[in-house]
Amino acid sequence: MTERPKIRVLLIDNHPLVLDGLKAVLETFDHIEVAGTAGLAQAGLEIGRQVLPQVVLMDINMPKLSGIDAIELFRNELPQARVVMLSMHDSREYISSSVMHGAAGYILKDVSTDEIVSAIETVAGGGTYFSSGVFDALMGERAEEGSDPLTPRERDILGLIVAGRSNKEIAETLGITSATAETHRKNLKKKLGIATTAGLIRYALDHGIVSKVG
Amino acid sequence: MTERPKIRVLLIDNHPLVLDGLKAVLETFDHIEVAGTAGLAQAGLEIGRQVLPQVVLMDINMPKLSGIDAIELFRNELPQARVVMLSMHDSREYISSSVMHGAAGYILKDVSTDEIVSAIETVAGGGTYFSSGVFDALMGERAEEGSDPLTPRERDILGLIVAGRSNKEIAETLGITSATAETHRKNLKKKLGIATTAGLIRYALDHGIVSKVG
DNA sequence: TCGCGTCTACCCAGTTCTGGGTAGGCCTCG
DNA sequence: CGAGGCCTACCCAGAACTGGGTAGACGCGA
Repeated sequence: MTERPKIRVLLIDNHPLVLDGLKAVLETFDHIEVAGTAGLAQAGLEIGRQVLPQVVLMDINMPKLSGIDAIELFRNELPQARVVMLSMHDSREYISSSVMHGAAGYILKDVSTDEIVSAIETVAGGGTYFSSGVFDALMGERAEEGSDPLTPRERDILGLIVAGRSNKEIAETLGITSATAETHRKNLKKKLGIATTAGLIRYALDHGIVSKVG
Repeated sequence: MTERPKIRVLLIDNHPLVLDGLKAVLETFDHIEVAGTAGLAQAGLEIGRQVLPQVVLMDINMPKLSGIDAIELFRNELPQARVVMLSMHDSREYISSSVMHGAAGYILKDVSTDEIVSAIETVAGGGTYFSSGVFDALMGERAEEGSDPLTPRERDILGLIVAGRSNKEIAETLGITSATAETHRKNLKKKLGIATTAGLIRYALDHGIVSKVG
């Protein structure tokens, strides 16, 4: 790799600790320049217009304007900038949302500094970067298309979850113990990469698992 | 009211305690005859075919086949029978579901015996009976049509609930405390007569509160 | 027959939600 | 100015969910 200008990076995260830490770490690398930092997506956009970063490292969870929504704004206003999402969560939902909104990368906050640097280098070079667990989630999603991977019993449980039943009610309805209902619920979440009940419900509605309560 | 045959009532409830208690109480009334009892909706249908009840008093929460789903079966197979739902819950969802499926009444399990007897008499006479809180819920629903009654802030919270955020995450996102997020969530449920997160999500999707996460 | 998937069931500790409250500050409308 | 709605925030105790496990029973297919 020939000597060339530093990679200009804009950091956006509403946790000052993360922001400062990241900045300090990244600045130990000669080929990376932290061109600006912001605590909110809107502020990040403002600063971005001034500093014209090549890479935007943005937290996915932020007050007012979520990182995911902000991706599109960045792509509209700063088309040369490539956006990498930073997230605590490896939920498939966040990941695929990010990708569909145009993120060039998605890395988990618990990865090593080296990996973050790699991500910055890669996306600055026009590539995309996804940390390992993230890649798995995307692969899983692709495999999922066409047929959903749920067992019949899991579909039963999912249907009842959508109907708003608690584990206990599900257990009663199906004639099993609530412990088993819990296990099924856990397996559903694990299998689908969805952490929340809300996500399960949307998954079910999207995939026609449930006919809709009438 | 002239002397006439007893009102034939079929009781369906998967809690033997409720079933027996109800039976014992109802049989102290001369003009009511408990023609049969069942612990499951299917069994209730079987027995119903034999005893031809005028009134079916059915629990709304039952294993295998929910009371709500069973209403239609009764209306198809035993059109002369009028179905009254018995429920622990005054949730608007249950109530309107019941009504839409053709229930002739909806009473809460915590009402007095007299009220249950009144309900039986009323529906046997061709009327409909809804216990007080239930009626409120239906009225509320009617008023709700056309415009939803949520404040802007409540819509914010609802949107985030649909996105699967916890109270804590909602609080972070909106820059409020989780206690406040909880309050909003509680108010939403109370206002909409929806007890579960699942119900809130379906409400939001139905009413276009949220654009859908993409 | 062995392995694998499925369904069932339980353990634990920690976190979150639930469903009752109360209450102060702000703004708007009459 | 007073009432009422809205947003905020907190109290509490009990219920429910979460996310790690492990494990037995059953059936199906290699």
